[in-house]
Amino acid sequence: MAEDMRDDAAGGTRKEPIVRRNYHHGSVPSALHAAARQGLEAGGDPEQIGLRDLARKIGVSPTAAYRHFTNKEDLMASVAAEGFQELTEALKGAQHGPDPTVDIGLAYIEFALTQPGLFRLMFGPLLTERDKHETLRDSAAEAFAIVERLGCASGDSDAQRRAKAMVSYGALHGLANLSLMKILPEQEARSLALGVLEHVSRASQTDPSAPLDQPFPSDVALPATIKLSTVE
Amino acid sequence: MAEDMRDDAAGGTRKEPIVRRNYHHGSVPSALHAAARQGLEAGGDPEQIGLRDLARKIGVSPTAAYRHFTNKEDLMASVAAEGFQELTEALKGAQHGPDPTVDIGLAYIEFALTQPGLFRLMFGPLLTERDKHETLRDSAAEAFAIVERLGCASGDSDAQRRAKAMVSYGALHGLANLSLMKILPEQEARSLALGVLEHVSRASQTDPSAPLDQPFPSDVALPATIKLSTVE
DNA sequence: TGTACATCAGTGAACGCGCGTTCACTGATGTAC
DNA sequence: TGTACATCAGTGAACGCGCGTTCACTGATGTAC
Repeated sequence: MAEDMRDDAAGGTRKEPIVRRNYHHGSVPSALHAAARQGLEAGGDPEQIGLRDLARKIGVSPTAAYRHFTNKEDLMASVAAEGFQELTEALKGAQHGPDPTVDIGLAYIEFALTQPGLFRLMFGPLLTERDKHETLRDSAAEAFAIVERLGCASGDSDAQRRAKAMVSYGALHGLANLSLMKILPEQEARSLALGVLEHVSRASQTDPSAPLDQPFPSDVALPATIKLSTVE
Repeated sequence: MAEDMRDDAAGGTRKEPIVRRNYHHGSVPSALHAAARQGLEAGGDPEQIGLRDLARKIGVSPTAAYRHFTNKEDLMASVAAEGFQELTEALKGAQHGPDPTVDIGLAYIEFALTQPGLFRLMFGPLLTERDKHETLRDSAAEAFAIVERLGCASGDSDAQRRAKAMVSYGALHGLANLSLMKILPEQEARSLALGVLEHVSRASQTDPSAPLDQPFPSDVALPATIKLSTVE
């Protein structure tokens, strides 16, 4: 390809080695998404990702982004929405065992641990203002609808189901976050989540509203060295 | 006070109504802290708070901040550290009842709900890199040391205690965050947290390692209308 | 099969902005004698 | 009690930067006839 050699005759001092693929890039939105997600997983702050920088990375002028997104917030919201769609797929796809609560819960934790940057974006300030972004709101709602099934048992009342789901979800979400903040090692977060999920699941599989007669998950597998308060 | 009138004689076009209190402000660090915390609680993004803006708000030149903090990150880290010190005090101060687990846990939730901006700063990116900020690291460790006492029972092994504490903490932290993200109403987060805490506490007060024979907290008080997935 | 033309998807220059930080400085404070 | 002087805590101007966004534009694409 002679792209790098273009307009040698022009003789202008070129500022940057522009490697524009084709005039019609053809996939600016998905390329921006990909670049954003790469930036997210490179660590650091989701808010710090810049539209100009993303455009630069995919070899396109900053203005090009505005053909496809109304502004930066819209772009990031659509990345987050994509994240929720993938989360939904992950949660749905995980339900192959006899115990949906455990399957869903572990899939949630795994999503958070394997895509921490995306996860942080999804649950960042954008989500709090999700009513401004239709597809983000909808895709988030779809994921939450699955989460609502945690610990669900047919004999429970709506309120009971809701409580079990939200307590389970709270624990999952909290453990995931503690791990992302390096307060818990990943393996410990997984173990504890499994313990909670099995605990809740057992409570639902027997007579749902009956007292629990199963041990509290205090004997889950732990890493060899327990570090208090801080993880290196 | 004639401060607003100063140098009328100079006749220069003043750009801003400078209301400098005294040349030696005397409390720049605490004033910056206060301004930062005000900004935090005004909602929005902790990262969006600017050093120049804080200086402006307390009527001091941006440079003045550098007499007291090495840079912006240091300033924000010290705000976060102050937050952890206050969290520690709150957790300590709450332990007046017979059930420290419940007291500590509810105090944690309350701290998060009443100071959401500060809470978000404390558990933001700064915390993940807390080894860079000595006092932040230390004050955070002090708070975590109290959190470690959640569900603690003398008969438990270290691993059991750790597991109970971290599961409780995960649930608390998760419920608090779900509420801050408007996925759970505040009252529901409080109710569910109380349920979890009592559940854990009962498990620890009887023979700690024995199976639970108490009902799972599925009957906690709920708001009249249960909204699935989203809170308006 | 060829041509006119509307539409689409990009360009590059420019805008104003506010930021974090550095610099040389100066007024105020406090201490030693 | 008064004076010299080091130190402290502020100033204001300037730096370079990268950002999000707007503008008028142009090359490429596809469709109607």
